[in-house]
Amino acid sequence: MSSNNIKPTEGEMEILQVLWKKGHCTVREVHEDLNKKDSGYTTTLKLMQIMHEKGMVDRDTSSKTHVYRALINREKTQQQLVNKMIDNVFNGSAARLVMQALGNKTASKEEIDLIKEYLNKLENK
Amino acid sequence: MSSNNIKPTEGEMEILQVLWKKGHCTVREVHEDLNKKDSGYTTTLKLMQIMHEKGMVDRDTSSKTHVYRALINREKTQQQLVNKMIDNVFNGSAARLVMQALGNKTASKEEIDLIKEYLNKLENK
DNA sequence: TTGATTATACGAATATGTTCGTACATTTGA
DNA sequence: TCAAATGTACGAACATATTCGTATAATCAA
Repeated sequence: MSSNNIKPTEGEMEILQVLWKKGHCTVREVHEDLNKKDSGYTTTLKLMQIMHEKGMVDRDTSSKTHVYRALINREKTQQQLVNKMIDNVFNGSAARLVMQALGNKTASKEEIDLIKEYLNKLENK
Repeated sequence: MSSNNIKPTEGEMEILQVLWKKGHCTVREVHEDLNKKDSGYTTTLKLMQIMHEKGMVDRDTSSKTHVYRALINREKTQQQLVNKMIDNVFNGSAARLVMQALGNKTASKEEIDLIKEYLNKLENK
């Protein structure tokens, strides 16, 4: 229950994506990976500082340029957000969420096959 | 593009759930269905008034007690929120979201069967 | 009829998230 | 060396969501 009852905001999620992908990052690296033309460097910096206060990320301050890494777990965080959405948007039905996600243009043929495979594995337990 | 580029907040979603379920509701009905002990009647009222301003709901004010109904479409709204989550939380992969949702305790055997059926229907197109 | 109940309207307080300006320190390169 | 570039810290402005208090009107019941 300790480290992981955190609900990242939208901005925080974007940063976490980068950290999860790259492992270790400076603020500048994150900012450039996001390349948002609509917000400045200090905005990203501030967000990451806040994330540090919240315990979402750790940072190495031994050199001038600090190096950040995610402290919260990717899968746990995703699970938490999915659960919240199932509850809040789909009245508790995971199946409904899944179908909505699949009925969606972003679900390609390959993805659907992946899911079938996964379902079979689930059933063999 | 007109009526449906709206992102309901968490509180608004809770109210929409009730409206979608029941069709027509007074503020009191919604408030009691939610039965949140942590917030008062006027809070629900205010939220619904704001939703009206935003065009999410319509209301019949012909009698003293107004009767509300959802104006935005359930599936479209769900789709929008799911798409957003796929993007924001799962790096664009619907399959990942689906698996995360299924690996979850709330996905029962029956739900999984439902999904398989749905997948088969999807493939026969 | 008239006091209690129930409703809406609305302003304001509070909380949270996002954005930026600016001060100041460190590093770099001409 | 010393000016430019790059970095952090931090306060403040701004936006949005949530919550409640209170005024006021309508309805109900004894």
